[in-house]
Amino acid sequence: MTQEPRYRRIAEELRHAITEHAYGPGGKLPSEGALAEQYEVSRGTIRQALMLLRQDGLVTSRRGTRRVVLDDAPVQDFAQMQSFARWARSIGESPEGRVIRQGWHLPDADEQRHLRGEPDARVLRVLRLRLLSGQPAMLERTTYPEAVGTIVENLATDTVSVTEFLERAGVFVADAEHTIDLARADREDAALLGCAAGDPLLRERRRSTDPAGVPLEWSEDRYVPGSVAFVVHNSLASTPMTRHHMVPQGGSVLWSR
Amino acid sequence: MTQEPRYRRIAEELRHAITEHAYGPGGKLPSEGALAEQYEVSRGTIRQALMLLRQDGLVTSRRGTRRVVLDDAPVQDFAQMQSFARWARSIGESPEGRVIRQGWHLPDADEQRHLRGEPDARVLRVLRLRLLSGQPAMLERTTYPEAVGTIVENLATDTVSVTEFLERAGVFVADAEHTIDLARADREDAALLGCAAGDPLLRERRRSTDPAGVPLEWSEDRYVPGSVAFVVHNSLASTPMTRHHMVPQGGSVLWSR
DNA sequence: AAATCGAAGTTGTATGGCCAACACCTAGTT
DNA sequence: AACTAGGTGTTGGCCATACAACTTCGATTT
Repeated sequence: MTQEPRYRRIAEELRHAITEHAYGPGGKLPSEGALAEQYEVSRGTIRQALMLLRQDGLVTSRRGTRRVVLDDAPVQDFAQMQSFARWARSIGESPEGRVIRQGWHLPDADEQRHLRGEPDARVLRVLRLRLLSGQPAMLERTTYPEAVGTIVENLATDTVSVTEFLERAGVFVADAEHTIDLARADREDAALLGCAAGDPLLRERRRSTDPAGVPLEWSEDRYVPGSVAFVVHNSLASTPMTRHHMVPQGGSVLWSR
Repeated sequence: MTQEPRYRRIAEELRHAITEHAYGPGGKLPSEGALAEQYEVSRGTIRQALMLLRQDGLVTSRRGTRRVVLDDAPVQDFAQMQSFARWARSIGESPEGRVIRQGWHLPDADEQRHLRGEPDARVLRVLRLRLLSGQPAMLERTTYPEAVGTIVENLATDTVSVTEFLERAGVFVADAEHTIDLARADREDAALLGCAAGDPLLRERRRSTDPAGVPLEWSEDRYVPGSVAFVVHNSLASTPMTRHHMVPQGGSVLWSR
């Protein structure tokens, strides 16, 4: 009943120790060999654990020197990035959301390309409004391929987390590509988000696939500016992505957690 | 004189084979064992190579099945993401840029926090305008700590790539954190970018550190909307980030490369 | 005082092996 | 026809070892 592999649990312990400032910041981690002895595992397992921390931007790694603890990095795992609800809860918000409209359609060219569907396969389009602290924060236009749509369509309209529901149904997101740019609010955006038509919005387009590479959703999200920023951390080895909450305060901008 | 480790060179070969559609998309890669035989290395080395491809979103990996080739992913390495000039060249543009203003200052609170500097250490502030196809595309306000600033300050004002120069000087970026959100053009932005004051711009704030975790730069870049979008690919394993060029065309938007 | 050399410590690369977990197909059973 | 059980192929997790490449620091030499 161990479930989680050893190297992940070790990474978790080390991450905790680091965020509790047991070493740094700027401090040096024990050597791989020392950690291996301490945890009674081989050096390879320790290296796997440290690889995870390096990917999260928590520690450096250079040949010849011990690893150095970096300044507190925004640590959020993939699951949190993938799910708006999960992310919101992690920053202490109680997310809300409701379906504005949904229905089956024939896919347009965009949807066919991103969902790799046959032209005659139906897709489910869902328009969902997301709130933070009761305020409209994001509008989500998602298209699901038929297989996923049949699961999603019967959800209650105020379901907070579609992702978590899909996971319980055995649908797991393994891979996603996000494109971030700027868009202008159309009349519908304006009405639902409480801004004016033509106002600039932060747009995130997302395509998610399952572990086998099969497309699971194609979505265009529009965020009210000032409510959210995207944070990407990349090292030579790799890069987790996070969504950050902004708290306007007296003209300047602070970051929560 | 081999220089590059074996697993990297194998990854490079496999990447080539994949983008040449030797297997997919949707096709299955040979098994780790088969590849190990083919390249005459151990399975572990093959696994390291495949790890790189997985991180770039080129292939999946699931216990029990062979790896599957995903649809063409935007492949750009960290070096390209880090350098505007390098990125621009990779999409076939000839980047230009020039320094508008630069000078030594005492760091403000923000700069002290991000550059971890002592309050009395000087910092070099540089305002640089970047062009794509001769058009203003981005305005870059960068602050360098003293050590880096002394190298940068003597550059010709029309140097295309500061990053590449720094690399030749032995300064390497190993780690960066990007925050992407929306900003409004102030009067200076408007004058230099050729837009109106108050116009929305895509903002990227970036903090880069060297392999030891020492801050190398703190920058705020403002992009003219429609010229650039940010692409982040994340899998359960990790996430490279890329910058994408947008080509407006007849009201809709297409993607180059 | 400055430069050179060398030893110790540390991470990176690579090998080889073993078993567990999982996907997939087949043959057999119900 | 549907379901079950098992076998095979494949990737994930973990171990033990060896050497290479690099950093750091102290001692020696210049």
